[in-house]
Amino acid sequence: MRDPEATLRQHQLPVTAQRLAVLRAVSRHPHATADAVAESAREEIGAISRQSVYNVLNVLTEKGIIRRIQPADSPARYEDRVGDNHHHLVCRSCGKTEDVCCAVGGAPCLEAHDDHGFKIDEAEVIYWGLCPACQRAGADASPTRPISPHHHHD
Amino acid sequence: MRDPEATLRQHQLPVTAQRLAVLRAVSRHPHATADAVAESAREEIGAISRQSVYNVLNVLTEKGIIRRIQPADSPARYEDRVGDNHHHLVCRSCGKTEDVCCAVGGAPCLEAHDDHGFKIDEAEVIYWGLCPACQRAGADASPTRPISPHHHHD
DNA sequence: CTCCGAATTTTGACAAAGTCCAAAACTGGA
DNA sequence: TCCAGTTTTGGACTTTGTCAAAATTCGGAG
Repeated sequence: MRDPEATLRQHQLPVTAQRLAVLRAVSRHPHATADAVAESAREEIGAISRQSVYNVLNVLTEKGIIRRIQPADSPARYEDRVGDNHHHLVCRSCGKTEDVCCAVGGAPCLEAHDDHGFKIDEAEVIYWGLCPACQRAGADASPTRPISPHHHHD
Repeated sequence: MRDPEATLRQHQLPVTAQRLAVLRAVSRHPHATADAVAESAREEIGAISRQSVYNVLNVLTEKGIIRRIQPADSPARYEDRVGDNHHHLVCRSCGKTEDVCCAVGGAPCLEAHDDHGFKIDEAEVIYWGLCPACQRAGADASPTRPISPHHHHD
């Protein structure tokens, strides 16, 4: 993120130490959880309450300054990179998350065959798999998150 | 589901009243939450513990008899329909969920442009929008689930 | 038919991730 | 400087789900 302070002001948000710290933490650690953001923010400004971290993450998300992603079996994660319709690749074993650009182009994957009358505004894609490290580790070493049981291909 | 009892036996699962009730509940109410399944199962057999509902849902999911889906801001939901690689359409306002067949064909949407070395085994797609009823209601009438704050288009 | 042992179910405590709320601390403008 | 509106904080609370141990049930052996 170029200038966190300017970004906040652009969105009519009073600049506070907490907001800056949270915004910078998200910027430094893409896909971090609220907890990780809190930790990182504390390293920067010494202390910040859990509630403030959530407050700030929520307001930043509402304003579209950051994006929240919520993969199954994982607490919400936040990222800096917004407005470019990218998707995610998540490791079933350790939760490691990578960005991947839309597989089908600009945003055509936004079209379902039958929309059931819904007004669709977003197509969210998550690729599930095993990251290189977990593949090497046999996918069993220190699994932060167990292999999702709902997956199978008969 | 054709024959819940036979299905259980096929998967080496002893047939119990609880398992039948849960399986039938999922069958009758696609995309129901664990809570809804419990309610429905209770209507059928009078009583079942919360833990048993989870036990059964978990074992059925592991066996691939049902599928678990976990949209953001919603408890897990379960469905009968497995093995056909379909996706979901979820209402941001009320949580209503519909099945949609894979937008790109058999399973080609399983291919990300850059897999970052991951071994991908599933591409999960969720279309977010407003269901017909919530569109009519102005998307503000009795929202079971508030509009997800992380969504916006400036 | 009765009893045993394993699997299942129940009960109740516990855990993680967030939210709600009221009080305290700031902030910036007049 | 002081006020009014925001922010931040701390703590209780909620939701969704899991853990562990006790109780129950079930099918087969005797």
